[in-house]
Amino acid sequence: MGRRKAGGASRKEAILEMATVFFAEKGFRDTAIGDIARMIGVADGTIFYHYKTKEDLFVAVMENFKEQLIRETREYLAGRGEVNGLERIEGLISFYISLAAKLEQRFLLLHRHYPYELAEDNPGCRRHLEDIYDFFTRVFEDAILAGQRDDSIIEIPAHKVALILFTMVDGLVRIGTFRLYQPSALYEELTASCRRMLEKKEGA
Amino acid sequence: MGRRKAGGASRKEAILEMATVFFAEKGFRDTAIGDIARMIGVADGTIFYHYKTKEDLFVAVMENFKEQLIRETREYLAGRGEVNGLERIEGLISFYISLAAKLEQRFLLLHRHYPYELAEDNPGCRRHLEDIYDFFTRVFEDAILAGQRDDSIIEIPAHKVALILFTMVDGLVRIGTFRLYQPSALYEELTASCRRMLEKKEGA
DNA sequence: GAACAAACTGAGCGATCAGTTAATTTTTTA
DNA sequence: TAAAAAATTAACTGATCGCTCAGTTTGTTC
Repeated sequence: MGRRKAGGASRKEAILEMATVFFAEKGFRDTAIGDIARMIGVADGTIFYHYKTKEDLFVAVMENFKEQLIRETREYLAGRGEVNGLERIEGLISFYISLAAKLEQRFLLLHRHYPYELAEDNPGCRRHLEDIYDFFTRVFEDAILAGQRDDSIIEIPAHKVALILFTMVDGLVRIGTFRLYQPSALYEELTASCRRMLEKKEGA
Repeated sequence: MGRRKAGGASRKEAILEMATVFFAEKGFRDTAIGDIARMIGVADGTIFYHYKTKEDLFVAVMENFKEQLIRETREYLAGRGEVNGLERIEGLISFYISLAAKLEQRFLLLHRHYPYELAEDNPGCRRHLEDIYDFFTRVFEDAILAGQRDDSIIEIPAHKVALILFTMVDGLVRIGTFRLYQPSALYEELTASCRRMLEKKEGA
């Protein structure tokens, strides 16, 4: 059986966590397996015992991050009060921005280009990326459809507009990490813009 | 003076062009100076004669790309017909999408994360990135202000909305390169959404 | 306490690559 | 045309890094 450290976390979990930090912060190529190993006081070989290659380790990191994203979003959706579709959209945008702020470092995993390159010939990696995008697009789409049912949102192609909305908010978060401006400073105007884009006026 | 190749381009220009292709296609770290050199039939040392370091070469590539982006956009703006502000916005979105399609490979220079990391401690690189974002934001902003003067666009904070619009269209282009969907397939709905976001209704 | 399997180690191999150097060739200048 | 300057080359250096592997340690099962 595997040895357990004091904290209760297995070596394998510790490796995955530290790899997440390094891959997000420095990227795949600029992360040396030796750096990860030294940081958690483990031999290089230990990492290769648990993960066959550096690439496999990266894919495991992506899978773990995907699961975290979906879990946290599901928790938000579950704890959300009774509101109409348009308000759900506004809540989602606000939630995504705050999630990206909370997990700023880890979001680099999505905003670097490497994962998308790897996805081209690594089915596991592609799968995780598609899962993430499909999940968020569906969450936005569901809110639009609900809004069309409760008459808060106009008749538009729900899937396409969901894609546009998610792209917009994710793009804003991404460019926000470049420190060219604060994404939160645009938040007010962003929700106002989305409302104009979606809102159904009275007496339609 | 340097030897000239048949085409008339100097070695230095050839190096810059080939470096652009490699840095865009494979990224900074995964591009070996030796690859660039071999591709144009030049010794490694020749590259270091013209550009002191690999990083300097990269910054030169960014500068060159910046100039191309601004030049091509200025040409579009100059050749554009007389239209109102809202139509100018729609034209700009269409132009940006087609420019990104035409220069798909080179746009990776903007959509990779490395340049933004380098910008943190390389003033030259930061300068070029800021120039690019400032330029496009201003172009969108000018169109919004024009639209507010000719009553085609409602009263909104022009700079902030310009940032949102540019982020949205650039984000769409970026995610389009992941092959998860075709950005042109969203074009119709994108312009319709922007119109709803900006358009001033009759009789205000 | 013997036998076994899982977890772990770290030295070392082979390959890659940015940058250097010294010698050579080409071009410019006077 | 000869000296000076610029451009180019091939060979080399030193450092990095992914991965392997032969062997060791640890925990479990009879």
